[in-house]
This record gives sequence, structure tokens and C-alpha cells, in this order.
Amino acid sequence: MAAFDVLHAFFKARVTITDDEFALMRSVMVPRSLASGAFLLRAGEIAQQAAFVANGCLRSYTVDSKGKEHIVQFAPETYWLADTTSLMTRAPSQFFFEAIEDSDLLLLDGPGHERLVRDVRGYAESFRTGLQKHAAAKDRRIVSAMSASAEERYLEFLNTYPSIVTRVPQWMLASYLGISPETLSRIRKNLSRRKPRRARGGQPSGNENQSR
Amino acid sequence: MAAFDVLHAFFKARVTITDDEFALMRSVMVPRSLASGAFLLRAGEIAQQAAFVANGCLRSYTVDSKGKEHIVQFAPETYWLADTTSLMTRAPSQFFFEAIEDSDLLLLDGPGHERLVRDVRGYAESFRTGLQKHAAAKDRRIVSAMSASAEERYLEFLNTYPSIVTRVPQWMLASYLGISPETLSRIRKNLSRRKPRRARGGQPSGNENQSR
DNA sequence: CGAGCGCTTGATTGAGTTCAAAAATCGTGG
DNA sequence: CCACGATTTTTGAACTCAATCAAGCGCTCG
Repeated sequence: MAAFDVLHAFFKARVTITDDEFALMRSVMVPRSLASGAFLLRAGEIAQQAAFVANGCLRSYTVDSKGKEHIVQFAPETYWLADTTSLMTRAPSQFFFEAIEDSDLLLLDGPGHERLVRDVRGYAESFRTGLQKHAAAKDRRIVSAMSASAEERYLEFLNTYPSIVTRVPQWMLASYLGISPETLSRIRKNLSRRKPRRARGGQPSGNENQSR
Repeated sequence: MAAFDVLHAFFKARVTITDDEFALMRSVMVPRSLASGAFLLRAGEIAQQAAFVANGCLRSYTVDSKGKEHIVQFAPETYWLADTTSLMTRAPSQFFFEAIEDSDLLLLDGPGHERLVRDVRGYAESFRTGLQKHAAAKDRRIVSAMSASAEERYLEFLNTYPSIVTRVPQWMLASYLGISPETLSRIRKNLSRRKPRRARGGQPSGNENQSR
């Protein structure tokens, strides 16, 4: 599906938006494609715009003082990705935004965002609720990182983002969960022993139980 | 200092605000005092308002599935405290907000907030930058929780919130850092051996260097 | 077709937890 | 102001989870 169609579907599913309003969005957002492995932003650069992921998937990560990568977020289709701190303060970013699949993005710079907040009611609304959900998710992740075991965190992730698990390499998942690839491999082995996997060619089981 | 004076100082230090605007804020925010140990919000209740802490200190915490407490945030004077999720969705909160010192608050309900966002330029501005800073702090805490050792996290906290360390009991600090009280005690012992503390009353003995 | 990358498996190690109990500190009533 | 009980904090010992180090295997992609 074309990038702007994904965007349109995204908003129609959440808020009411007129054709005029969408035309405005279309005029301020700039399409851009990234090949898998290409970067939208590197640490040290100053972020120029936020991105709506229409197709594909990106990851954002930091590199800590010991040179180790830590994945902060995955952003598959219909996710937004931005370093708002760098964007607003013009300070160098701490993050890398890298496409991990061939991806289509729609970019929105600071003035464009202001324009949409002012002139597109549904945008402002969706932006606000998005921030709020995002903040709540971060709180949960903090508590989970500090209190849950590696296996519990993996199972949580499985429940919360079932679609992502199948798309990203295991070592990225491990990085996101804050565990070593070896540990994740062992966790999966244990789980598949205890709760045996459905056979690999069989009927679609249909039970992707929805998270809340 | 009286609660509204603290609020006034808070805004004057960050944005420009007219007397009329501040009069409006005064009219929509409701003072409330909490004795140490009293709750502003309990898990299961629906949050009714955000709070500005003018004096004292609160903590917010959740209780996980195993019945263990996890402190999510400390809120000393000039901090804001709110469960925006519960506030906006009218869903039961996951959090407890408890005063850990006798505290003076100024409460702001949903409509009051909307009013201020609309009519007080500086409020909307400060609200937005506040959200942004808060989100960035959470990202840092996530990465830190996943990558740093207990000692590193403690030192980070010491640097970031030096004033809080002296005010809260150690077991609360441990809960915030996601480590056991015993571990925090041992960390402090090690640090004071390595980077000797000023002596408590007696002669400084000189050489504490009995390394392991 | 070979090299490298990702995943697995095993062995070892270490940071941090848990359990238990002593020592220090705090607050409250007499 | 002191004493007593209740929290906190400290200390010790055993144990656990997950990291690290080290091979080995199987793909794929160049």
C-alpha cells in the first residue's frame, strides 16, 4: 500500500479527519524510502524531523559508554519515530534510527508538525494520546526491566508485540530485552520444551490472543 | 513558602507569565495538604487530578504480580505528579501516590488543565517541554536499568538527584533502583571504603585501605 | 563455494538475591 | 529526657540467574 494510504488509514481508524485536512497533511509530509540497513539518523547528528513508518520496520538504539548497543524501540508500519529532545533543543541526538527492512517513511519537520497541531484537530488529538500511551508503556517497561526475570520479559514482549517477534533477528530482540543472545536462545529452548510448539506445517491455529 | 508562591516562582523561572494569567491559575488550582504517610491516590481508584508539589515529597509506586512494591518516581517540591492514563481514560490507576513527608500540593483537574493550556501560553509551553524532558529521562532510565550495574545506577542517581538521596530512607532508594536493600547497603559500604567519607566525629584515621 | 553471521550448546564465573540475625536509629509515651 | 518497641540498616552465608568465554553448526549471499 502506498505510504499516504497507510497514513490515511491510520488516522481514519482513530479520529475524524476531513479531506481538506488530509490534503494539508499530504502537503507537509515528505515521503522517503530507506533500504534495509540504511540510517535515518545517527548519534551526534541533530534530528530534523519525525517519521511515520508506512511500510517496513526501523529500530532505534543507543551505544552506551562501554560501546554496547541497546535497542530502545522497534518501529514497524504505523509507528512514529522521533527524537523529540534533539528536535526541540537542536542538541545532537543520542540515537541511531536504522531501517531493518526496506521501508517507506513520511517525514514531518518541526514547522510542519506545528502546522498540523494548529490546523488538524484530529492530528493534535492523536498526537497527544499517542504521547500518553507511549509514556505509560515506558513506565511499564521500567518496572518490568527492574523486577521481572529474563523469561518473564520475553513472554511479556511476545504478548505485547507478537507481530514483531517473527520479523526481527533474535539478537535484536535480546538487545531490546536487555539480555544476552545466548540467554534468549536458552529461554526459547526451555519454553519450547515445556510448552511444545505447534507443528510447523499444520493448520493455522488462529489463536494470536490479543493483548488488552 | 506558601504553595502558590512556590508555583509562581516555578513558572517565573521558566516562562513569562502575566499577573492575570497567574490569577487564573490560582483560581483553578486547589490547595491540599497531606501528612506524611497519607495517600493522594491508590491503585484501583480513578485519578481525578494532577498535583504540583509545593512543599514536601511524594513517592509513586506500583505493586507487581508477586506483591512487591516498585517505586516509579519521587516527587519533591516543584515536581508534578499525575497518572495521565487514568486521568484521560477514566480507567483505574495502577499507582499509589503517597506523601513521604508532610506536603503541600496544588491540585488541577482535567477541565482546569484544558483551561490553562488554552488560556495561559506559558503553561502550555512548560507542560509540553516538561513532557518531553520526562520522556527523555524515562528512556535513559530504561537503558540504564538494562545495561548498568547496581552500583552504576546508584552513582547515576546520586548525580542526578543529589537532594533526594538524603531525604528518603534507603529501602525506598533501593526500590527505585530496582535492587534489594541489602545490596544497596553493601554498595554504600564499598564506596565509602574506596572513596572515604569525612570522619564522623573522631580523628581521621588516615589509611582505610584494606582492599579485599 | 567459502566466509561470515546468527543461532545453539556447554562450562565457568560473578553480581545480586534471599534468608537469617545482629546492630543502629527513630519515634513515642511516660 | 529517657526507655522501649519498631523500623531500618548492616552483615554473613548460601544460592541463583544470567553474563561471559569458547566451540561448533547451518545458512545465505557475495
